Amino acid sequence: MTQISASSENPAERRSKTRIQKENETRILLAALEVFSENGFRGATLDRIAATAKMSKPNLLYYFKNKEEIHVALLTDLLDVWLAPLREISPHGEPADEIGSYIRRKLESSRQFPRESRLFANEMLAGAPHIGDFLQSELKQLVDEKAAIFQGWIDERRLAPCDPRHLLFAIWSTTQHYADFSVQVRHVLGLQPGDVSYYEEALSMLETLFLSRLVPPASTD
Amino acid sequence: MTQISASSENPAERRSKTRIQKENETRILLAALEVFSENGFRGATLDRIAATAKMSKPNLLYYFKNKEEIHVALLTDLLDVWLAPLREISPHGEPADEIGSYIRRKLESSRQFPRESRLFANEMLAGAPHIGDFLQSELKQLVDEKAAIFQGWIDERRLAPCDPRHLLFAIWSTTQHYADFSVQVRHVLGLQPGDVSYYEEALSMLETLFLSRLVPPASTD
DNA sequence: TATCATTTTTACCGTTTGGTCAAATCTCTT
DNA sequence: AAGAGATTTGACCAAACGGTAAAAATGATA
Repeated sequence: MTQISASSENPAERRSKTRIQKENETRILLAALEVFSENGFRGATLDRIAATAKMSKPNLLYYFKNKEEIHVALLTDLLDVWLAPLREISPHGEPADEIGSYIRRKLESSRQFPRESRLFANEMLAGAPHIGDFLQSELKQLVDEKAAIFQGWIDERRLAPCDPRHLLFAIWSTTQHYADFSVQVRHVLGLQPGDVSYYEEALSMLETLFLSRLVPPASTD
Repeated sequence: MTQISASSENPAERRSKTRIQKENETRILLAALEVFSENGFRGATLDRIAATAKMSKPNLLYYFKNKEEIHVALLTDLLDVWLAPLREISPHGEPADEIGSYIRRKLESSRQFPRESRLFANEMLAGAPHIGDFLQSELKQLVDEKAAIFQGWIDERRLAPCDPRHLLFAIWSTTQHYADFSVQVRHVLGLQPGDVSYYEEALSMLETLFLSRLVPPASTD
């Protein structure tokens, strides 16, 4: 009797994945992340992804039915990573602690997943054609929720009066900058291509900026 | 006797530009800015640029000899715009005034030239293949010069101890964010596609962040 | 080791892309 | 109005592109 297995010829729709399938999908997604994060969706080519994955193009298309499906798979994984640090913000901690550890989580995320960050940035620059819905619904909802926490702190005079959502923008931009513009950071600091030693200085700067005071009060001399 | 004029058949190399030439080059660069800033160099196509400029592709290539030349022309114009606000920082003013007006100039630049900002961001994400030299030489030099001013203020206790170059990174990222990630900003704030009314709130936030104090000192209750 | 499903490759297809060429048209000056 | 130069166009090209079909090779299992 023949083995009871998936009926579809598409490996993605089969019930359980084989060893080879798991390995190859990982290889493809890793290669695609490299290529998409550098050149964006339109600038990336299947030939380059296949070459990076050391695989023939038809073989690549055996695992993902087209270019878009690879991109969607990457973005889906990405969004969880992107939201995770934000979810952890708690209304019960001290403002300085909560904001401080959020900055540390976000900066750590930039250090660990710079290509994911650039993938996201590329999608934004292109006008968010694939994740517009996510931004409007899931992200907006979570931001509103966390902004309400900040607003509570402001009302209690534990945080300076400011627009909480813009405070989040400031944290996002400063932390993601170190991943998205790492070339610029390295060139300006005079570092070698692979060198990411600037992350410690970066954290120090951001803690000064967000948690302490940058410009002292004007003296009354 | 024939008119003494340019010998070359390439309009770009002629001595003086005709009316039509000036008009068309402007139209092309404007269209190219639109397309390159959305999709990056590799993601942009001459067909789309030509269509956006309402011009046939061969006609477009009559004014610029290839895709790269258009891109270079845009980047060259861009770099001046990009550096201008930084050049104005003076060692003679008050730290708060100098930093404050630099932030205002940078934010105004984001509002006025969002596509230029995205063009720059795309180039960074791609690894700065075309302007790596600029970053290493001109930009680095100017940053070193301005960082020395900041360091002077730090030594005089007029600015909190921090790495001046990272302070610049923080200003760049927060201000450019409003151009580069405007889609996200609008989606999160629930604004319409063309609406850029958030720039006033943005300035207010950045002034609080950089010039005032975000988190009050811990109370000693 | 025979069998069947899975995986990989080879050869290909139609379209898009960057770019060329020569002819046709337009514009400006005399 | 005519000539010269500037501009525009249509037809075209080779390479790169996203993707397909079918056969060949490999792997798992009985």
